[in-house]
Amino acid sequence: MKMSQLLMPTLREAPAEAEIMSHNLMLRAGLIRKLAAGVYSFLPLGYRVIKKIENIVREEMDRKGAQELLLPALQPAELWQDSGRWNVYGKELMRLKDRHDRDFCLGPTHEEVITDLVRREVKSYKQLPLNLYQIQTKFRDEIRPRFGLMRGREFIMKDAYSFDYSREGLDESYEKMYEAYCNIFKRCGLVYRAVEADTGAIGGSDSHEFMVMAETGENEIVHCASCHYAANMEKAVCAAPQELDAASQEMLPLEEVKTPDIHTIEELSEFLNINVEQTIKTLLYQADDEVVAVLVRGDREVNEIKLKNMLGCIELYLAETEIVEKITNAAVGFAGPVNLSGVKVFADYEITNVINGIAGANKTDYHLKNVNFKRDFQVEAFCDLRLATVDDPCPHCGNPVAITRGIEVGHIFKLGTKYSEAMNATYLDENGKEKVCTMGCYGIGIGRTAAAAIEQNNDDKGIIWPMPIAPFHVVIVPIKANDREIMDIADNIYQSFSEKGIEAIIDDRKERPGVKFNDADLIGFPIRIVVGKKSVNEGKVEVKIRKSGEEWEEQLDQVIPKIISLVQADLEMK
RNA sequence: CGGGACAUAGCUCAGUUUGGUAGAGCGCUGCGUUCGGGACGCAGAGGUCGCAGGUUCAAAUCCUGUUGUCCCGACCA
Repeated sequence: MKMSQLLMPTLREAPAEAEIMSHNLMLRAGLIRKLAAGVYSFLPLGYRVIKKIENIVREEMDRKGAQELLLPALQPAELWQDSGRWNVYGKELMRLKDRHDRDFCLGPTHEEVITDLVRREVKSYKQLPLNLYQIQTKFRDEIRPRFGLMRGREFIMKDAYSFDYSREGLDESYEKMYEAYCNIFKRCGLVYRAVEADTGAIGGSDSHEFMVMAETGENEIVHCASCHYAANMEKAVCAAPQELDAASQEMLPLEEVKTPDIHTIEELSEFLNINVEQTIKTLLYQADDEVVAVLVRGDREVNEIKLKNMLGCIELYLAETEIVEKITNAAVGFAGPVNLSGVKVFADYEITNVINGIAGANKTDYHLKNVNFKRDFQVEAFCDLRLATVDDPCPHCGNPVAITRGIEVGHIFKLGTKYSEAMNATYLDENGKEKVCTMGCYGIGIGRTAAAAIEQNNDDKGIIWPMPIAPFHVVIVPIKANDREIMDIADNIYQSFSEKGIEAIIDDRKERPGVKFNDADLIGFPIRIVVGKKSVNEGKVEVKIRKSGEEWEEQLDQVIPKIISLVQADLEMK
């Protein structure tokens, strides 16, 4: 490939819209361009990266026995009504009508289509297990697309669906996918971690997210340094604390204190000169049609995912001001569990151990001192309802945990029979008895993986592509594009590479060397070979490794085989 | 959907407060000199100032509406 012919519009300055490094560099290196919010074109270099990732995904999926197919992005509403999701999926679903006013949508995911296919074509246990996947563009009308390819409204995704005849079969399929995903992200040169994840509205027992470690990630991960425990913050378990010996502390009499102009827990603890741990925070939530009260210690945050799962509700949000005022008979900020009527009260485990605590008095400008569970208030249940913190012990081994951020590039689920049951995907077993398929689903964001790779591999000069997903392995830079001798040497190097399957690109543009060097660094080709006067006179070229910055001069006949084996070794990350 | 900001040349931005002939740097075209880490000179091309109304002798600038974009939050297989 000759660079002079490539559409490769690099930018000197960062576009104003790019907020994070991967977005910035993808625009600057000429990999992508924006068409609309969350909708991007892939330019030739960017698309090469996408195809590299796709091919790694294909190889690893195929290796586990999955079969590639391609399903339509345009889907009739009937299928979604069939599964019950037409009304549930909400505004995120891109809906449209055809000329006959029939409802369609653009697929955000393909459980419906694949289940429909399988229920039509699979009749016998002899056809199972089956794992089908595709790499295709998905559409989700995200409320807020952001960060370039990180969260788009149109994006490329690999989605796979497994069909088994038993729970055990699903476990096996799931395990295979788990392994495939590990191989894929490892081969992409990423530092990643598989973490336990919430299954959300989708239900099912097990779910793992594959997180690429990066500070710009949208997810928080709780992980243990001593054992293998790692979980998404949404999922991270907070173990129930040891119950204090209630007799060891004397319960003091309940007391009302005036706390005007106190709005935060910090102000309250300062005003009353007590530890934040002594305070009880009371939050009112609207859970579908019901209002519930949730108690957590003042220094804790409610984990709304846990709450949602515990309540089994579909919608959950903090109750509106008017509702809070009506229930507490007080301004917002003074809710408390004592004499709170008309709502169920759920408390985090830790509330058991708050002796003589401080809570809102359900009276504007007043709090209560010496509030104690049982004596002063009752609860519906104690549960794990709070967000984990770095101070929480690992729920598996009890050792300290750390919290870091990550980018979710893959997610695997054990679906069970949710869709196969709703859509009647059945088969006949050995005894001629009709059984429902057990499903799993497995997704990878291809574009997001590319973005995550950049987040993890860049410096002040630009991208540093891992070899397996680099748009080209080697860039050959002839220092003068109009010098015949130099160009001939560059062409010969190119030839010897392509014979060995090494992808090289020649920067034959009539630019000054500085421009070529800066573009090479910006785009992030792993290896750079400079051909100059020394190459003509002494047969030497200069080699530079982008990642390490290592740089040396060497005779052509020696350096070519060396680079070939270097590239091949880097590609062997299988 | 709530809060905030922005929209002027391909890109980054000035000009808007106080209405009066639309600017800079980079990029682009041509010629020349250069040529190992984003060169220099000369000559050019390129914008109905997001769009639609309104006020005014006169609007990039003031007013109203609208669309798009970005950030924070809520939301999210």
